[in-house]
Amino acid sequence: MMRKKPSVTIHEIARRAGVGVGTVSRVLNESAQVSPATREQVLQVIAQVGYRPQSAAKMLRTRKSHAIGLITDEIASTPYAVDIIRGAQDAAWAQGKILLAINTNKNANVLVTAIEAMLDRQVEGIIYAAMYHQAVTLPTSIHAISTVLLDCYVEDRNLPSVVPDEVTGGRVATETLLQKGHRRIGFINDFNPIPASFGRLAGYQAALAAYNLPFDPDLVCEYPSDASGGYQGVYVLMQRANPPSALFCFNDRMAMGAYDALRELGLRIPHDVAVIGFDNQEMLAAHLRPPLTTMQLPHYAMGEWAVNYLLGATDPSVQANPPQVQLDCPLILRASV
Amino acid sequence: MMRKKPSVTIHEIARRAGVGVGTVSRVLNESAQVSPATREQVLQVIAQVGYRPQSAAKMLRTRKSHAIGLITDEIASTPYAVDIIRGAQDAAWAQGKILLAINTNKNANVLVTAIEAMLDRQVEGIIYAAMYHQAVTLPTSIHAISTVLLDCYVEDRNLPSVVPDEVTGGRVATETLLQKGHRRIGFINDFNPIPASFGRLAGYQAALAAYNLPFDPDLVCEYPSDASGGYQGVYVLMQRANPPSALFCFNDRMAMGAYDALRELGLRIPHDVAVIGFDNQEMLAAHLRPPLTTMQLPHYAMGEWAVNYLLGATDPSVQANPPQVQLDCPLILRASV
DNA sequence: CTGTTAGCGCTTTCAG
DNA sequence: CTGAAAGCGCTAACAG
Repeated sequence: MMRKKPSVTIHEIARRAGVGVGTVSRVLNESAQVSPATREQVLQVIAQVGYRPQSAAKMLRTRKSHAIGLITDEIASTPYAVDIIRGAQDAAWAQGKILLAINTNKNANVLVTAIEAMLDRQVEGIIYAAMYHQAVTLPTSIHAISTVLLDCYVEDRNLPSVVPDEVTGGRVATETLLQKGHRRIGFINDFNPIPASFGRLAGYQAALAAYNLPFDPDLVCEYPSDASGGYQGVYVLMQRANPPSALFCFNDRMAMGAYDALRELGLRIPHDVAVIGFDNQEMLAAHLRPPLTTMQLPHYAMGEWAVNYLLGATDPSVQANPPQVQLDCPLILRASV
Repeated sequence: MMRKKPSVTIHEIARRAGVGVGTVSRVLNESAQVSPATREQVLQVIAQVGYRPQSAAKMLRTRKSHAIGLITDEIASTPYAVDIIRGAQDAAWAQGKILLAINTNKNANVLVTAIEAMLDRQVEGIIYAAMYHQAVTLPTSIHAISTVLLDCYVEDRNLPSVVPDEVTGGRVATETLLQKGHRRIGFINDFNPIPASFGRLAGYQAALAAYNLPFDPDLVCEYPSDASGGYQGVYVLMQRANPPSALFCFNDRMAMGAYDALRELGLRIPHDVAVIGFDNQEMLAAHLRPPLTTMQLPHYAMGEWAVNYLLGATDPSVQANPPQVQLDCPLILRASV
């Protein structure tokens, strides 16, 4: 049917065009050092033969792979990964780079091998992306190349990192409720001790403080961060002596469970109780009834930031103090508040 | 802080080990042609120096990239992409291959360039993945390399393809309801004329036929495949003269909307009306109340199949008639039926 | 402007 | 078993 192309080389092109290989290389690389005439001539032959440069050879010579590695700790069932990949992909493509992707499935050995594979392939940098904001520890081999941590960080902060600004996110979420006039705001938090739960709680408290409202521990509870957790949270919080008129849920899944409980309790959203989530899982948030107001996690932006940083940060002075960037979580206003 | 490693070559390690470069290469490639003594000797030096082979050079020599390209038409907000990537990734990794990922964002020019980029990089094959089952048309340059179409196909079927078995999926979904004793089963279909809507409807009808039940057009309706579509569908179907006792929804999002409408109508699931979805969007299906029974789309399996096919199908005779594979959609039993 | 030449780092005969 | 040598396809001086 179709034969494997005999792999035309630059020499063949040169021969056919009656020029030297150097010239061909020059037109290939858009070097201005070529007369329009020969240039056209060569281009002609190239098109005719359907020549394609072989990146391996070029790479060997120039030592530039034009590739950047993306290592994910796990591609969870959450849709977060796609946004990270999209962001990284778009930014990479815009700069003529290609993405090498490896998923470690949280296996430490795979991680080590993955780093080696990328080193061997001379990637121009590695992005190590976690599926939720957390501290990580990486093999030392990672230091052989410029790396940026996405949605994670190392305890000693000696690697550049980009994560969501959980505190501000929590504050904005709470303030959104405050601005609607709510003064008793419940917070159904994740019970896991992670940056997201700490940060959002801190933001919640900061918002209260900004409004000169006391922090009432009776208004916050902690559960597993899924629908059932949100469901339980509502029953607990709404049964307090002085129940909240608004609910800040740690994430959209919990908000989904909260919706169910609220409905069972005969409470309407947002009329009786306003609710705001976190994460903006489109699939969920936009389709709940009523559509859920929530905070968007900046996955796309983090992916973008990571490759741009990698491609720009060649300045060794920067490495002395790796940036620890926090990106904003935009408020997505819908009908639940 | 950390210097760029001077890039040790095979020559350097040959010198240090007091052997020829050929020997080093041989131990690197596990060639049996080396005496255990020298072998050990060389390995020692390699470990000591922290030598890493340079894949570009090896690639240039051997013409094997050990890479396979994954082109996605768009990484939608659906979580499907992650499963495809995971499946492909796991299969590739198992065979020592690495994934090159490019997302075209549905841009035809990007697609052409993407294919070229992968060709230049000598990938061993390309997977072109769509985000939902559909017919596609690809640039002819794709024929320069072995390709497999994932969740899509070309009209003339001259490229291998792997897609979900929509018909069987629709049939199993319907039979699941039939087996529960339901005899009037509503089908809320997607109003888009796509393989999924045609196939699932065909499956629905086949199941009815197998039970000797007449096909009643009054029992099927078509809407946009989101929550609001499912919501509308319920109102329409349940108001018919002889309403259904079970609902087969085109997808989980529609089922989610159906839940809301059913609840408004005071109908309990599955007691009053059973409902089954399609897609198994974990995030949704598992967390609805009650958890939704649904059919799983085989994204992971398709990703796996695609790379395994690519890595195995070098036989030119196969290319004469490219396989058009359909993978099963497993039934995910939960509490809604 | 353009041809020639010397490798990039690695594998693979080809002789020992 | 193991050196030596010849490139893989391309770029980057270096002379014209």
